[in-house]
Amino acid sequence: MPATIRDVARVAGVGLGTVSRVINNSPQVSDPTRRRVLEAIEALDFHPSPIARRLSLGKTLTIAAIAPFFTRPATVERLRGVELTIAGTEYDLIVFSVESPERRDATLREVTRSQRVDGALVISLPPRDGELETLQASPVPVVLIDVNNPEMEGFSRVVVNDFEGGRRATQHLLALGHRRVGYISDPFDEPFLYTASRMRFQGYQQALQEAGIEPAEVWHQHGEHGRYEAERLAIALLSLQNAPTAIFAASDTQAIGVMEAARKMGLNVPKDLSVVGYDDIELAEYMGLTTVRQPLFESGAEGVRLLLQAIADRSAPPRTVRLQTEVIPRRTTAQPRDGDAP
Amino acid sequence: MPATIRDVARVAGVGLGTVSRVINNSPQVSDPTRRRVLEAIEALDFHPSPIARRLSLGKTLTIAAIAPFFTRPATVERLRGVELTIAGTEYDLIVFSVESPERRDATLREVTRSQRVDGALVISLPPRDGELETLQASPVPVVLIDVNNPEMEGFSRVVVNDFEGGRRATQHLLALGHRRVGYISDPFDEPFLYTASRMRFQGYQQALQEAGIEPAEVWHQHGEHGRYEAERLAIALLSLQNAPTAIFAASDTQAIGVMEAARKMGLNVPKDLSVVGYDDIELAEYMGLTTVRQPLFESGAEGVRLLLQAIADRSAPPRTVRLQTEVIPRRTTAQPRDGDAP
DNA sequence: CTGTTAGCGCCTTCAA
DNA sequence: TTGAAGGCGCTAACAG
Repeated sequence: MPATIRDVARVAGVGLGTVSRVINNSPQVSDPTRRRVLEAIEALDFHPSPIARRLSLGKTLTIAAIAPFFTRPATVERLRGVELTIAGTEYDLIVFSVESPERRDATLREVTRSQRVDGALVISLPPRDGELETLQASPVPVVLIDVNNPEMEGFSRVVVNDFEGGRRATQHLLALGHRRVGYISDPFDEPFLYTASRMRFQGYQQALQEAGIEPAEVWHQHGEHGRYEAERLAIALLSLQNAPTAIFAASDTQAIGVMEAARKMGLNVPKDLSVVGYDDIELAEYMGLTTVRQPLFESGAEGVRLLLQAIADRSAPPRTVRLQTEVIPRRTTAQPRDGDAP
Repeated sequence: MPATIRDVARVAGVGLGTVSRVINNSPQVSDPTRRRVLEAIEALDFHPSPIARRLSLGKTLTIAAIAPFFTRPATVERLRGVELTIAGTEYDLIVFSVESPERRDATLREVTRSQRVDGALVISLPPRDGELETLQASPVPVVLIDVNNPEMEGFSRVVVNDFEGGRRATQHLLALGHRRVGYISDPFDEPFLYTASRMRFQGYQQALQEAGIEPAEVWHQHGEHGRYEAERLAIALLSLQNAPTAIFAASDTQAIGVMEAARKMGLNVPKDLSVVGYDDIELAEYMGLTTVRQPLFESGAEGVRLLLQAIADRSAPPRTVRLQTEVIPRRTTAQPRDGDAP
């Protein structure tokens, strides 16, 4: 049986309130008394029960992270930022990996109930119909990481400047001399979806227009997220007459599909085709993929900070932290083989 | 303020003991009473406080997973198995990502203290000096996943049959006609380290000997785990006169280093060099890497089951679950270019 | 400064 | 079958 605060009090010959004060570093304990208590604690190898503490404090000292753990490698890096940041606090982190819509709803509802956790981090999960209400009604603070939908203003969020990211990626290609640049992404016409693809697209358009190029509609291909679908889309794109000499993919995973398409079509990357991804997942470095890096680890860390603040001050207005992107040039981008003069 | 059991009792017009019985599905409640209580619960949107429940029960209803989250991609897949299996139970999962030796020790000690969690899963962390004692003295049950050291017998564990895995990988190469097969791994001469590499090596040796081949000492190169070190080792190996025509690497990460070495040396894989990895991380599929798959997800799931059993019955003897491996042939292995006749 | 007391919300006897 | 009471270990308010 582990020692309790009462045992310590008895051994130290003090009341148990005093022991509590010592544990919580209350200044109002005399030095000699404190020493006696400390000795007793040491002697008994006493550690306060976190659960009793929580019940008494009326706090769970726990925060939840809800994320699609494994569908996107980037999420893991975000979680790492979350975990390491939380490790320095008195909070525990409990994680929920949501992979199915049912679990997603259930988890969200359970977590946003009070008594369960003191706050929740929702990572890379664009809200679906009805969830917005769940979140807004949540008695526990929620911070969104990598959820960039306009509907989500009003929540504290950590987002990346996707418009700027798309613009920078495209500018990188333009600077190399490309004039026909394709864009492959998830679809973005549904109201409640991941809007990153759309923002990146707008940045892409903007960059082209700034360079005096009117983006052709066929240059934009979209389909379900994933390597194979992206491969299919790239083949379509590259089969056009006057096909793009460069493709910007809305994620590294999709960029990999693009490269696979090039391989199958006998196109050399980067000589025949330049490819830029987005995310800078670990795989990207190995493959030498030029990509747009977003501060993944930092996004998790920042999310924790926002959440802790929100917990400390419930009435504080929501804040948005917007992180910047950076193009990482590697081996998949180069000048186009043929000049592309008008 | 969320409703408490007392509110429910008042609304239902019963004593609060009865409400508790209903919550816990005690059979000794009459149907009409149960119905009234259920209605009150519904009306008040009552959810029992997990914390109060834990304090009263004297259980934390929480289990900890300690793992080097991100240094090995395989770990993430194991965690996924852990998370999904736990999700079906009343337990919470709290995770600790240990990346430094200090945190490692601190976490282990904290977690193995009672009051903190009901059980702990230690994943892919070979014990270091002194930790064995910490673990053995642990009042909370501990299950080891992917910790195959002989010193760890006595603990419940989920391990993979690494000897057999090494043997199968090598047999695959032998069946293709290779006679000179190299092996690249972490070092395995320290007493307290990850023994998987050694077991795989023994399987490798066994397979060669069964084929009437005496493995040359120089065929085995070892160094710190990682892609770049493996690349260095592979270059050394391939620079030998009478260099191996195939290399078996103790992990996919290292196999990638080997392939990078081949690329730099102008060797075609698999025509000039066959490569086999180990783990079947996601990257392996993309790269077409022939590898030895171990049931990662399943190892996590199985670990949870073992732990839950151990929690339910503290006096049960430790059990070892040994999972099997499987060679996944892909595009990095083929017949050697030149016959290798004696 | 320090001891005592009253909860925190729930579970579990013990009686009735 | 049900109500009431005691206790889980700790914190905080109140006396002294």
